[in-house]
Amino acid sequence: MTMNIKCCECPLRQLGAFSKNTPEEIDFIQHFKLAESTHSAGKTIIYESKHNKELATILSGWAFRYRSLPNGKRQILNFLLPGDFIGLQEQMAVVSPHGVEAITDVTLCIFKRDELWKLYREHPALGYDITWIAAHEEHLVDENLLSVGQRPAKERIAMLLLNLYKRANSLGLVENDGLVFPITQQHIADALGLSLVHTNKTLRALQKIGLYQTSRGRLKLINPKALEQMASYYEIPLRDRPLI
Amino acid sequence: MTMNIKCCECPLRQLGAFSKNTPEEIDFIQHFKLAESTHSAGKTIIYESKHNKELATILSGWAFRYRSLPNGKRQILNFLLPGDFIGLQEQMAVVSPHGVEAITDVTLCIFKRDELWKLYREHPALGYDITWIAAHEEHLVDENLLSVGQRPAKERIAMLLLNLYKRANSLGLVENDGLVFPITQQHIADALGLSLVHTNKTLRALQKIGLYQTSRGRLKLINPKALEQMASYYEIPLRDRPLI
DNA sequence: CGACTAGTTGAGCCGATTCAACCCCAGTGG
DNA sequence: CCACTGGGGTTGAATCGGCTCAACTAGTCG
Repeated sequence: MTMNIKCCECPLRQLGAFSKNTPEEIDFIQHFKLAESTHSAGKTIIYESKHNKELATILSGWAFRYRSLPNGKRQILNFLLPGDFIGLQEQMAVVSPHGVEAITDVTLCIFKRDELWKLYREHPALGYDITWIAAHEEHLVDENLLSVGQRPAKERIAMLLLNLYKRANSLGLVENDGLVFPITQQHIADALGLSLVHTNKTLRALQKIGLYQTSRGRLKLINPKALEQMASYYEIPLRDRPLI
Repeated sequence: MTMNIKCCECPLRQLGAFSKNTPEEIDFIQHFKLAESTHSAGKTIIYESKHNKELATILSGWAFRYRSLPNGKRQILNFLLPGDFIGLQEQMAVVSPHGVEAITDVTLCIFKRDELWKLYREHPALGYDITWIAAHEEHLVDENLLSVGQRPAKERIAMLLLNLYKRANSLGLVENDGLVFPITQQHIADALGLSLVHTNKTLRALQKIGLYQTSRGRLKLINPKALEQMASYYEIPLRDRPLI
């Protein structure tokens, strides 16, 4: 449990992807921050149905939220990237309604959960931001539900690749040769409600017609336009994205 | 546009399903309320991709949120019952990311959207409540995504019937002989990512083994335990539910 | 050098889809 | 008053997308 990064020097804030806060707000967030913690790849960060009231923002790394069934099947609800907030649903339930697992090594900014109420009281604008964050995460789940419920496998996968690519891009994670892509085929299968085998075959088919390529754990979209067309991609314009 | 019901006499607040507010908060909500509006069954309340910043709570009636694809397929994201709030996602996007359609005749309490910010500033506890509401709606979508992604048709339908039944029950809509059930098989199909024909056959199969029955638009669960077992139903205990 | 993880590919099967009738009932209008 | 119409529900038949089973490869790590 260390505290290496000051909020006013937060690398995510430099990015331009997030809305600006006043110095007072940054001060408060700094005070709100309890510590940093790291979780290594593959480890569970929050357990399903366990008492857990952790509040945190992902500072670096990839993770996902999931729910699982007694028979072992698991649904990935959405992927979590830097800047994503963890712990809102935990606030409104007695136990955590979902699990969170690290894909890569993950660094979290942990907040003082007892002071969430103070945040709403003293900085209503930040309270508003937290609502924004909750509504935005719901939007991501909505999008995925639309895919899983109504799109065939090819389109689901095209959609997922596009969404992850665009999110990573807005965080400056995309370079010329694509981005570091730590998602396994099993993750994709679990997120899209497909079997691993079918996910593999569909991915290969998309690769074969030259829509994307992977090498050494990097993903590059060769023909994003074709992917967008395949998935009937439609980007919903959002307002300024807050960061807590 | 009338204003028949005072917030302090709101029939939903009498129910015991919602947390109590202070008199000052009720006063504010009363002031926050602009009017009531009614939408008749089958009409669109909010159009997809249209500019719309309406804030409202459902006072009576059933509705649903949905997204649709260019090919005409439609995914119902979640059903909306009295007490559910409409308009949070609209706040964080430029256009509405989803549509809302009335199933029965619906009465809404419309709020002054320009005063949402005032709500956060003057009544941070209500701001906190709105976050709760957003997180809770996300929870509903999570649950449905788990079903659509991982459960076979029979279990999906069992789950949906249980969830709607329990929600209606907490709102006092269930009587001895069941509840008024305005959902068509097409709604169920669209919510669960199933075809209409398969939904019908699965529904009939569940009815045949005596899990539920319908007559004159009323639904009665004959054997809720068996439904729960079939769906691996697990109720996540929630904290006090707010009402704006 | 096993042992384990991630990915790949073929074969056969099954749950869910599409197509196509058909029924019932509540409006509606001549 | 009754024929017509349209929405919701029901059912069988044929098809197919995606599933399971199974076997195999390549890379990595203690």
